[in-house]
Amino acid sequence: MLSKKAQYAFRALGTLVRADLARRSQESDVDAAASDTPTSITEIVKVHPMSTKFLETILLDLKRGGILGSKKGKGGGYYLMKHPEDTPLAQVIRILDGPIAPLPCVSLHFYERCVDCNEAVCGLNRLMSEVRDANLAVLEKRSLADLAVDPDAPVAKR
Amino acid sequence: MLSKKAQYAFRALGTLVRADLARRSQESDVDAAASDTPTSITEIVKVHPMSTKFLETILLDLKRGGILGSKKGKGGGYYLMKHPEDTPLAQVIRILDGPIAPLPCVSLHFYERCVDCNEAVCGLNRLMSEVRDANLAVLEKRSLADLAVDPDAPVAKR
DNA sequence: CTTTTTCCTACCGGAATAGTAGGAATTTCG
DNA sequence: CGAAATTCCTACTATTCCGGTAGGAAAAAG
Repeated sequence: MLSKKAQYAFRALGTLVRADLARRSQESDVDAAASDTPTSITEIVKVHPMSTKFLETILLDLKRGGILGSKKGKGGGYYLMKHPEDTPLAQVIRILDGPIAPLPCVSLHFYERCVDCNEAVCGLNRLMSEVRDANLAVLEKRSLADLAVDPDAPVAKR
Repeated sequence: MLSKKAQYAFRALGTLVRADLARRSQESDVDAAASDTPTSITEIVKVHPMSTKFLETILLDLKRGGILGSKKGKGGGYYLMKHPEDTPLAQVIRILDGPIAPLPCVSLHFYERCVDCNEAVCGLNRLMSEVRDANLAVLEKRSLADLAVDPDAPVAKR
């Protein structure tokens, strides 16, 4: 199960993605940088009611993880560092919840040897590797872009 | 990540499956029931070093979950209630760790409505359903039988 | 009637989760 | 410049969960 942190992160990222797409559709300024129109924590909380302070720590994590950039001071806030399609969901989960694999001994990014078990012949190891791969097939393919289904827009362009 | 409980459960189930297969290969008595040759906690701990008391609670859970049967008293112990192929790994995990789904709102067996979110249009809901399905594709297909790779037998029949 | 086993209830310490508090640093704008 | 708005940082806290322990009751075998 995803932690609250990860859940809130995905909600917040949803609105950041929408802001990103909105900015890109403004053809007026071709050189517009994401950092020109950041979204503040306050704005995000307005859309998704949650503890401001808690969201703060989450966005900081995402920043340290390289997913978000930020701008301080008045008019500041957070913005995506890359195109939404270029940040897979797996990356978000790893930053906030750690390993995706069901066992440390089959984790790609957080590997730890398991005691009392020969991995080469361990049946569980083999099966859980399968589970991990099934997960990653989805979580590495799906990206932030897939989060941004606009809930209030059955019709395009509102 | 699987809890220690689930990990220990799989180890213990591994030896119970081997015991089950060994019994079945004894053609001598066709009507031999699994309850005739149960495996005691003490025996399991001999194979997989762990806290006896802790394993006790785990096996009790598996019994209440319908996976194991037991026999009390001298010569007693635990045994599988069904053929190993008929107990999917998903069932074991649900008993010991609860939901397999990454979010309560996409869980089949432990569903809980999520607040502040319209499931019909929630992007995260849709994506996490995909993850759940990917997991279940493996965990419902794979069974206890797949655990019983004999670690010491590169050659068949020893 | 003793031994061996499962079964039951309760407890317990440490770690992780889900936050909270308070302020420092930076930027914008009047 | 100075005030307001924002991110950034460190530390603290309350509750829950995880992993495990303790002690004995109940049942079965011999």
